[in-house]
Parts: sequence; structure tokens; C-alpha cells
Amino acid sequence: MMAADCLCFRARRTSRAITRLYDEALRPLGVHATQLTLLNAITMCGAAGAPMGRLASVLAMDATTLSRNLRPLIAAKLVRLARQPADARTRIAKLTPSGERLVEAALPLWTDAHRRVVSMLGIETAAGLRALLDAAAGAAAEGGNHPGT
Amino acid sequence: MMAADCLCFRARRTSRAITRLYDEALRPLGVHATQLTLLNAITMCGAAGAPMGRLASVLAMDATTLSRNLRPLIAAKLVRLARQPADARTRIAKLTPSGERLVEAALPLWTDAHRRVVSMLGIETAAGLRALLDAAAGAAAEGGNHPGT
DNA sequence: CCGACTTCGATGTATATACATCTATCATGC
DNA sequence: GCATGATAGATGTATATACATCGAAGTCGG
Repeated sequence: MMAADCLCFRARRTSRAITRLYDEALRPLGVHATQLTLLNAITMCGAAGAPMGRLASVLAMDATTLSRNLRPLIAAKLVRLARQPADARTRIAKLTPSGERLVEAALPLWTDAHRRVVSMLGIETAAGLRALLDAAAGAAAEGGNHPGT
Repeated sequence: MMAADCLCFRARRTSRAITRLYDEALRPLGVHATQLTLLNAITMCGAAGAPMGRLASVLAMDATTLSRNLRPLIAAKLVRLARQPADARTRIAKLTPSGERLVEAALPLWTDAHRRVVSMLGIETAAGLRALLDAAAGAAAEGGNHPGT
């Protein structure tokens, strides 16, 4: 139990390293891995669009961070914010046609980056890491803050 | 093999969540987890001080990022940069007495955060995550870039 | 010695992240 | 209908991160 054991340090170090690899693979398209992640998250929220709050929750990201991260994507016309008649406070993020095209175009580059990372880590390490990162995110979502429960 | 499997997304999501927990624990001292990590890394490079290049390598961090991250610590007089007579290009980061006191004062807060995170994840998950994050960092250091080898 | 090349770190610029706070809107009780 | 409190996002400010580039300093062949 000393500072060298720090999980925060390790999590950040690995996240930096992995992000650099994905960024490198995506460079031909001019998007960062974080941005593609956001576009994918919006896609996976379905055709009805992704309310900001839900997106932030899915990404385990502060809502204000999400707000800021959407800016360059909106400026690049990859995402647009729609209002919801039922509640004028909520904003729904949706991909524009350009955004959809970008996500499609990025898929092979992403697949390549994924393959490289997995082959670098080894299949078992990669699978284990994936599972544990999910477990950690799940535990954080449970124990971190559940104001309702 | 689809975008939902993304290791980059998972690594970043977990890093955000864990960082928030450590930041919260360290708030009474007014330092961020990233900053304490940097101070610890300098400490662990020994009494002779930590050359920037080596620090960046240990942290798997871009050298320019390290340069930027040191700024607030230098401004807060927790770190100072020393020159090396042998090579006027290199800069050696050293803790000031305040910096050393802060590291000591942070230890119990860090320990508490660590305990909380481990108990939230479960001991086995935490240990596995730690091991795999190390393995990933090692693999990245090996395969990511070794211009000399 | 000097010019070419390399190496170390810093700077310009842009995005990523989050806390404190603000504004606008909604829901509720009266 | 209206005051009050709650909720959804946005903004101010500060740090974190990295690519492209720059400047200073070392190395080395001539």
C-alpha cells in the first residue's frame, strides 16, 4: 500500500498509451479517438437521438465535459443538437449525414487499430483488460454515485 | 469486432472514473491526482532528481505534456527545475521542501482513496486490473515505439 | 574551427476534462 | 397563476494531453 501501487496513475498511463495508438490510426480521417467514441455513442443511442444526460452517463463523463467535447463536432457539422418538444430543457444529439458517413469511413481504421492493440497486448491480456475495465466502470457506476437508489 | 468493443473508450472511461475518485479524496490538499502522480514520480527517480525525458518515459506521457503539467507545480513552488552542468539541454525536476511535505501529507489521503477504490472494485478485480494495466503499459512501451532497438 | 545532424526541452495551437456557477425550463403546492 | 425548488445544459476558469514546430546545445566529420 504505497503510492507506487496507484491505480489512478496506471489507468491514466494506459489510457494515454492506448489513445495515442487509436489517434494515430484515425489520423487520415482527421478525427480523434475521443471524437469517434462520441459519435459512436450517439449512434448507439438509436435513431431518436441521444439526450445529453444519457450520453454523459453512458460515457461516465461529466455533463459539462460532454458539452465541451460536442463543440468541435458541431462546428464540423458532424453532430447537431435538436430540441425536444416535450421538454425544452433537454438537448438531443444526432449525427448529421456527414457524421454518419464519417462513422462508416472510420470503421476499417478503427478495426485496424483494435487489431494492432490486441496483437500488441496479446489476445488474453486484451480480453482480460476489456473485461476488467468494464467491471471497473460498472462498479464505479454502482458505488460512485447513485443519488436515486 | 465492432466499435462497441473499443478498448480506447473503455480505458478512457475507467480512467475518468478512477481519477474523479482520487481527485475527490485529495481535494482537501488542493492537488489533483495527476499532480500528485507527477510529484511521486519525481520522488521515485531519486535524490539526484528526475530528468524530463526519463519522467516522460516512466509516465508514458508526451514530453510536451510533461512540460505543461509541471507548470502549475512550479508556479506553486512544489517543484523546481535544475540545470545539469554536464549537458545544458537537460532539465532536472526536483521537489522543493514544500513539495516533499505535500507528498507526505497526501499519503494518508491517497491510501484512503486507494482503499475505497479497491473495496468498490473488489480485491480480485482491483488486483487483476492493476496487473493488466501494467502489462498493457509494458506492451505499449515495447511495441509502441522503440526507435533504438 | 565549422557546418550538418541530432537531441532536449519549450511554445503555439487545439482538444479533453471537470468544478463552481449560471440560465432556462419544468414540476409542485398554494 | 405564481412563488419555490428541482433539473438540463451552458459558461467561466483551470488543468491535462498531444502534434507541429522552434530554439538551444551537444556530436561529429571534415
